[in-house]
Parts: sequence; C-alpha cells; structure tokens
Amino acid sequence: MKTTPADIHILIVEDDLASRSLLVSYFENAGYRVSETDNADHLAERIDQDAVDLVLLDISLPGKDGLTVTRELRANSAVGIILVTSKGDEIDRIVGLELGADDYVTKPFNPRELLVRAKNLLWRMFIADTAKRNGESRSQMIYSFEGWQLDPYKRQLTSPEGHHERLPEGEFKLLQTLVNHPGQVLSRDQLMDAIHDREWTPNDRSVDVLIGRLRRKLGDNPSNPQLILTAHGAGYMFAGNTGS
Amino acid sequence: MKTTPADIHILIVEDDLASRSLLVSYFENAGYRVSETDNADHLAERIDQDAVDLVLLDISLPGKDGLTVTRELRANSAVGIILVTSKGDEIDRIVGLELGADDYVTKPFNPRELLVRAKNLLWRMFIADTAKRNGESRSQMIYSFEGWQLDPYKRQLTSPEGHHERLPEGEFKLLQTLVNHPGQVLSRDQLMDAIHDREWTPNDRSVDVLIGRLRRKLGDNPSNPQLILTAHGAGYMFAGNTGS
DNA sequence: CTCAGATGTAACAGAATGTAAAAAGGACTT
DNA sequence: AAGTCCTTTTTACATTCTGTTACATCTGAG
Repeated sequence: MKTTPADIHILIVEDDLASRSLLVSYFENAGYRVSETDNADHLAERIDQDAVDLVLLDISLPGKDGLTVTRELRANSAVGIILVTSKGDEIDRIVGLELGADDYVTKPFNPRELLVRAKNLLWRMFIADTAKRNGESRSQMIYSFEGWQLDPYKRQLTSPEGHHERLPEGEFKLLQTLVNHPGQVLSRDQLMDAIHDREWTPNDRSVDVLIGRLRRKLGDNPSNPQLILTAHGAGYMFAGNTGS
Repeated sequence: MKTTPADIHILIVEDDLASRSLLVSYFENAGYRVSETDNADHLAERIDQDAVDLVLLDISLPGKDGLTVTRELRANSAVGIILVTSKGDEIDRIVGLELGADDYVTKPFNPRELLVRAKNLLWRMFIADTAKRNGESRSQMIYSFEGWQLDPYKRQLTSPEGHHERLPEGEFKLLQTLVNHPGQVLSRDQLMDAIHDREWTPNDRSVDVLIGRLRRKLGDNPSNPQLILTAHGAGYMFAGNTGS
C-alpha cells in the first residue's frame, strides 16, 4: 500500500462521458494516477493487472448489474470500492455496502465530497494494511511522540502522565496530519484541506486558532514551542520525535 | 451452484394471484427461470425434482402452516428460502429464521427490494457452496465487539455480563450498520438510508436520538464515548474492536 | 530600528450535537 | 372504536464545537 497520491491508481467506471471526464480531471488534479472505462467488462482482471487501488463504480451501468460487479470484485480482491448511485436507489446503496462496497456517493454529488471520501477510504485501507502486516489489531495502531500518544481509532490523546482526552474533530485531524508529516512545513492551505472540505482564504484564521488550541492541550509554550513550530509566512511544522 | 440468472430456478409459493403474478413477472424480467404454485403440497419433492435453487414462500398459506413447511424444507434440502410475511408477524418472522429460512421480507414489500435480497442470498449460497460449508453459517452472522454480541436474527444485544436485550428495529439497524463499518465515519444521510427509506433533512434529529439511545444501552458515556464516536459536522463512527 | 504584515489568542456568535419529554404512529387487544 | 403498549419522530433546551473578530504581540525586510 502506498501513501503518496502519485503512487495510487484509481479506476473510474462510468458510462456517461461528462461525468467521467469530470471525475478524471478532478482526481488527476488531486495528484492521483487515474484510468477510466465506460464498461465493466473483465473488470476484475483489469484491476488485477493494472494494480488498481480504488474503483469508482457507477452502479447503473448499461447491461451489467452494478451489484453483481461489486460482488465479483470483492470476492477476489481487496480493492477499494466506492459506488456512485442515483437518488432513488436506496436499496442498492444499502445492499451494495452489505456486499462489500466500502462507501458510496449519491448523484448528483459534490466532487469535493467524493474526493474526501476517497481519501478517507485510502487511509482506512492503509491502516488496515499496516495493521495486518504487523499482526496488530486496529486499535494498536497508535502515534506516539515525546511521551504523548494519539489513538487515531478512538481519536483520543493521552498525555505523558497518562491523562486521556478526546479531541474534537478539527483538532484531531489537524494533529494527525501534522504528526503524519514530521519535519515538514505544511501550509495553511494543506492543513485546511486535511481538516475540511473547504477553501482557504487569506484572512482565514481558523487554522491558527486550532493550532493554538492544540498547543495548549499539548502544553506547548507558543513563544518557544517544542512540538508544533511556526514557519513564519509559510505554515506550521511538527517537530516531535515520533516513535518515542 | 450457478451464477448466471438463466441457470437459476426460482419457485414462488403464494396463494394470492395478484402478488404471485407480480413476483413471477418481476423475476422473469430479471432473467431467472421461474416456476409458481399456490400451495405447499409435496413442496420438498417438487423442489428436489425440479432442481429449485430458491423458494419465495408466503408464510400465511391457507391450510398449511408456513413455519412447518420451512422446517420440512430445511430438514432435507439446502435450498434458499425467503419468507414473505405480513406486517404483524414479528414472532413468526423470527421463529421462521430460527427454523432455517435464510431471509424474509414483509408485506407490502418493494419488488425491487425482494429482488435484491434474492440476489444477495443466491450470492451467499454460492460463496458458502464454494467455501465447502465449513463451520455453521448461523453463528458467523453474530456480530461481536468488546465483549458485546449482536444477534441479527433475534435483534438481540447481549452485554459482556451476559444480559440480553431486544433492540427495536431502528436501533438495531443503526448499530448493525455502524458495526459493519468500523473506523468509518458514516454521514447521517447514510445512516438514514440504512435505517429506512427516507430522506434526511438538515433539521432531522432522529438519527441523533437513536445514537443517544444506543449509547445508553451500550453504557457509552457521550462525553467520552468509546464505541460510537461523534464526528462533528460529518456523522458518527464505530470505534469498537470487532471480533472480540 | 521601524513598520507592515503575520501570528497568538480571548471572546463571542452561530452551528451542531446530546437528550429529555411530548407528540405521533402502528399494531394488537378489549 | 377506544385503549394499551411499543417505537419513532419532533420539539425544546442545554451543551459543545467551530469559525470570526478584535486586538496584542511578534517577525523580518528594508
């Protein structure tokens, strides 16, 4: 399993040209390697051959039943499957999930939302993969730095003294993103992207506020921060020693 | 076991002509080979002779008790059985499943839903068949997490201390959906889909109320939940360790 | 050193969530 | 029918979270 977008191969199965092009360009802009097709013939083989990591599957393809396709894929492969369904297909959606799809979006969908779901799924696949590799259960996949521990599964922060605290959604995602890129300056743009499905405008201070809240919870003195450093004019950087 | 619709033989046992015709045409349109009957006489023999793969059985046939029929069928055959029950027969429904039926639908049902359930069951049968039927299928369908157990047939929740409790339909489906997707944030939209066919409007709090009831029954402190986490602005997520 | 722009943060307002309790269904019973 | 029991949905209000604003402080180019 890969972690950088360029290494991740996404296959878009959609018969409508307009929708397909939209999706392709959207995911290409996000940096992924994208393939496309307008039919589900020999899908399993193609996925296997081309080392596809994630499939976006329009469930109402002409000729073939999307649910059957889902089954066939899941039966032989651990590929990520996101179904694209129409407004009225509640049952298909539910059964689709039961049959092994990982997620779905409903047409008409917001491309941003789809991208977020795709990222989330890829992340879950990555976690599951590494956990499996190490023979661990999911909950043991824990970030640790400077005596602190961050449990991404329960979204809980544990201090060196052993005090547990549940982090709010935004703070958790921000800290997770920082910890995932130690020693790397992340722009507010990037951080905003990781936290939310939202644009960043030059006067937006919400990232700064979240950073402040995190620093306080981490006991990090802002005038001499040890964990979350400020890169003036650029963004923020996590400087803790991971794995300690 | 076959995989293409034309090879699959479905028998519809239903005394009401209108319902029966509807079902027959619906499944024929889906490409299956369909037979029909208005009584359950010599059902086992007929199924055996005609190589029936799946039976849709109206539980309230005149003369014969659908439950008895179910037991007889299951005793001698691995045929797929989907019960068609009336609205009020909750007890019959559960007993039917315990006697060996594979699934049920409630009248008045959506033909589409029945078709999807039938496909789903045929697929499960195919899987079970190829997997050589090792281990009983029933116990594998029990969800377990953190000492809790959830029995989908009885809709029963068992605490780590062994205390049983029947869950209402909505709470059960919600919990089942969450448990089926551990670590994944599910939007209220998705959860609403899973509970029943209904749109979610921004001011709809019914999902939240159900979540609250589940948390109380699971002993999950909402201000520091361990099992059902809140993803502010996004939805809810199950964070228990499944399979333990 | 100065100063414009960038960052830190308290405080507030608006939005989202938790939840008790009332209202509204639904199905069975009398 | 009316009543009862169970479940679901709505309502209302308390609580929590998030983003904005305002102002204090800091940084670094010049």
